[in-house]
Amino acid sequence: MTHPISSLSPYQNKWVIKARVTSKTGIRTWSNPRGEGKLFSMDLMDESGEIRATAFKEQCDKFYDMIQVDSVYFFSKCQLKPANKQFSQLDNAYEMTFTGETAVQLCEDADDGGIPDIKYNLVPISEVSGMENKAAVDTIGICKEVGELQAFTSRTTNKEFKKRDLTLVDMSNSAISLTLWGDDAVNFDGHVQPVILVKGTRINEFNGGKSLSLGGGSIMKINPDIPEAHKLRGWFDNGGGDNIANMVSARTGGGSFSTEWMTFKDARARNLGAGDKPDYFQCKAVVHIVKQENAFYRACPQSDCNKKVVDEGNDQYRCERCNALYPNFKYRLLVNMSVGDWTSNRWVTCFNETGEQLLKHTSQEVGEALENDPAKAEEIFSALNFTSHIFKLRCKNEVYGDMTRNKLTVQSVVPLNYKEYNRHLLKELQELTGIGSSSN
DNA sequence: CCCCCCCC
Repeated sequence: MTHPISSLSPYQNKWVIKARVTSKTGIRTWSNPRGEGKLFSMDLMDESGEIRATAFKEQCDKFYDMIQVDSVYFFSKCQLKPANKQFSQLDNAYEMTFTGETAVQLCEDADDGGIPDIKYNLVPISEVSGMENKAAVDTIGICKEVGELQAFTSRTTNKEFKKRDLTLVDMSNSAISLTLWGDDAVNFDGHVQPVILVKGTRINEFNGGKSLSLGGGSIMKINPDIPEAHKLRGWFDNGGGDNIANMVSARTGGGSFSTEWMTFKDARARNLGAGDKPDYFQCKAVVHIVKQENAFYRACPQSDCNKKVVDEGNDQYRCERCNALYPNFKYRLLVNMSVGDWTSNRWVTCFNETGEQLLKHTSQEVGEALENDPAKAEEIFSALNFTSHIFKLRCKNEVYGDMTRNKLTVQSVVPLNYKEYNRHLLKELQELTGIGSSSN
C-alpha cells in the first residue's frame, strides 16, 4: 500500500510513495561559510502530484547512479520540509531530503504500477511568440543548426559558464533558439540534426525575440521514440525545414541560425566584414591546401584558459594569463587552409573544435604527430584534402599595422548533405530564372 | 546542508 505524493507532510513519517523520476540534476558541489558538500536533486511524480527531492553527500553518492529519469521507484523515510517557493517551480508546499534511513527501490512492474508517464504539453514553436517571458515551455523540434560551445564569465556573479545555442525548427514552419548549459552544452552533438524534445524550458526575451533555455528541472531528450519525433524526422528529411519563414528568436548578428548562403565572390563584392560587427555566411567549399606549419600551439593546461604558454625550459610552462607555472601544457589547433567554391579560393582559419572535427583527430594527437611523427601528420592532414563541406564562416576586417585584411574564421563545419544543398541550388536557380517555380 | 541556471 503506497501513499499519494499529495498526502506527504512533515507531520507523518510512516509512508511509502511510488513515483516516477521526471528529472534529475547533475551532481553539484558547494562551498560556503557554513560548510561544503555535494548534492543532486530530482523531481518525482505520481497521479496525485509532484515533489522535489534532494540527496546530499553520502546519499548523493549512494543514490546518484541508481536514480534514472523515467523509472518508477518506491521511496520511503525521507525528511519533509517546507519548499522554498522562491526556488521551486513544482506544485507542492513541501520538498524532501534524503536521510541515512531513506530507502529507494525500483518498481519492476511492466506497467510501472500505474504511475502516469511524464506528460509533455507540446507547444508548436510558432506559439512561443505569443507566450509570456519566463513561462515554461514543452516543445519538440529538429536541431537544424548547432552553435559553437561558448564560455563566458558572468559579470554579476563572476562565475564561468558554458553554453551552446541550438536552433530548433518544427512543422509550424518556425525556428527558435534553445540554450544548453554546462555538460549538456559540452556534450551535445548536433551534426546529425537530431530530434530534440524538451520539457520545462524557460522563455527568455531578448532583442524583441524569444528563446528557450534549459534550466534546473528541465528535461531534454534526444531522438525520443515517440510518434511526434518520427513525424518530424520524416518532415525534415524531405526538406520540410529548408525554408523556415518564422523566426521566433531575434536575428542576432552572430546568431547560430539563418546564416545566409553566399559564394566567396559575393562575400567580396558585398564587402562583408567591413562593418563594426562581423558578418556571417555559409558556403560549400572544397579543401585545397592545409598548412601544417603553426597548425598548433602549446596552450595553458587549465580547462578554461587556452592562452599560449611560454616554454621556460626544465619542463616548465608559464601562462601569463593565469600567472602560473605548469609542468605540462595542452595542444590547441589553429589551422589555416585554403578552400574554394566555384567562384574563388580563400584562406580560412579553424580553431580547436572545428580543426579536430575536420582532421578527425584530437588536438593532442595532431600536436604529437606534428612534433614527433611527420609521416603520421602528413597522413592526418592529407586526408582532408579535396573533401567538401558546408563552412559557416565569420567574416571581419582586421587591421595589422597599416594593412587591413579581410579575415575568415570557420565557426562550424557541416558534412555536405547533397539533398539539402541541391535544394538550395534549385531554389537559387528558380529565383534567378523563374523556371521551375511551380514544381519541387 | 542547495537555491546558480547565467550571456548577448
